[in-house]
Amino acid sequence: MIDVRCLCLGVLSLGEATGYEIRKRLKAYFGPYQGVSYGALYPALAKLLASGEVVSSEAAAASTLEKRSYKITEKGRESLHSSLDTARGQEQVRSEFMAAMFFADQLKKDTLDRLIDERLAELRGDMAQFQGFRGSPGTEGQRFVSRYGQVLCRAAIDFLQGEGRAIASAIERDRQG
Amino acid sequence: MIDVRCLCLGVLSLGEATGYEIRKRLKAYFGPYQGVSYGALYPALAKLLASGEVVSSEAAAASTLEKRSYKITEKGRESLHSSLDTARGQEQVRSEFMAAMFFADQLKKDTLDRLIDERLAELRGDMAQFQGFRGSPGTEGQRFVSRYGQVLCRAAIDFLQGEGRAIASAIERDRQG
DNA sequence: GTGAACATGTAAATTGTTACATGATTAC
DNA sequence: GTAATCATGTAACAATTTACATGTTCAC
Repeated sequence: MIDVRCLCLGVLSLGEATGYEIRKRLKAYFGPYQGVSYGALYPALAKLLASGEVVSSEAAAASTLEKRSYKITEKGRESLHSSLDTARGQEQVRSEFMAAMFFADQLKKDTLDRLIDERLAELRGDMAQFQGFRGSPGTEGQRFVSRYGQVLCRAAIDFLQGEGRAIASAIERDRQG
Repeated sequence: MIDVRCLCLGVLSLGEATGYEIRKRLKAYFGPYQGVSYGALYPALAKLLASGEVVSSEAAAASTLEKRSYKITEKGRESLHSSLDTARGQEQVRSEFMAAMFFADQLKKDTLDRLIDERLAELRGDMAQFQGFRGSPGTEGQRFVSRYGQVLCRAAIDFLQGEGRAIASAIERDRQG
């Protein structure tokens, strides 16, 4: 299973980073496909530290609010690989967009248009993000995710601009006719 | 915001149903894009009943374990429409697949192949589900979701079968070379 | 000097899943 | 009669988000 701890280990396997940087990198790597809030991130890092899967620059003492850089340990690397090996090819989607569009016939025209515009705006943003780290050297795995993300965004954008918009128009016509 | 309560109201806006049926219909309509467990569903229905947004066949008394059919009220319909009007064009994805593939270079060959196979199997299942209710009469909104789902599945399947598989092979070659 | 971005962390509240407990109905 | 599917619900548990509290560093 890939959980927050595993994601942290994954990011750290590519180089040391602070908690703040881990979050930023996750965003850059996965765009909308994996997000963590600080409320999930820091407790996860604390556990990893306690179990010896990572070490921190300001290890002992040096209480709170001190910038601390985390580094993965050999134990952490083993733990990461064992998590990765048990990972499943799953994807959980919770689409507010789809849920709302399903009831498109009960939607106001403004809302219908706004929903499609919002989705398109987000998709274009995601697209840019995935293209962004395509250039950097990176691993084949990174390239895979970047391309996969772009392909999915592209498909969604094309659909919404073409057929999707047409269906929205059809609903309009039905309502008036 | 589209939450469990709103989804229930949405399903009930198309006809009355039991809790069990609501869950099944959500699955049929949205495939993997919206799921609810009974532990979330029944408490939500209880709240809707208490607030008068739905009524149940065995309204009063008739304690537990009695089959009860839920029907949306006028108040429920208003509530649904106001929820739909404030819906955002968002999509939250939590992709274990992408997270694992990102670290593909650190993956065993078996795992890499398995991940892609699993993802393909799921996508084909989703595809079949979306195609399934395409035939039924349904609303334009239903048609939209069905088509959108199919387009996204198709894009993902094509990518994984072609370029995706190729990248996986490239990783193999790199490791040996 | 001031606003933006960097940086860490906690606690309450929300939310949902999983497992459990129970029983009816239908098809073989 | 028995297995599968239909059917309702609760309670413990897990996970995460949101809001809060605090402070630093850097560019303009």
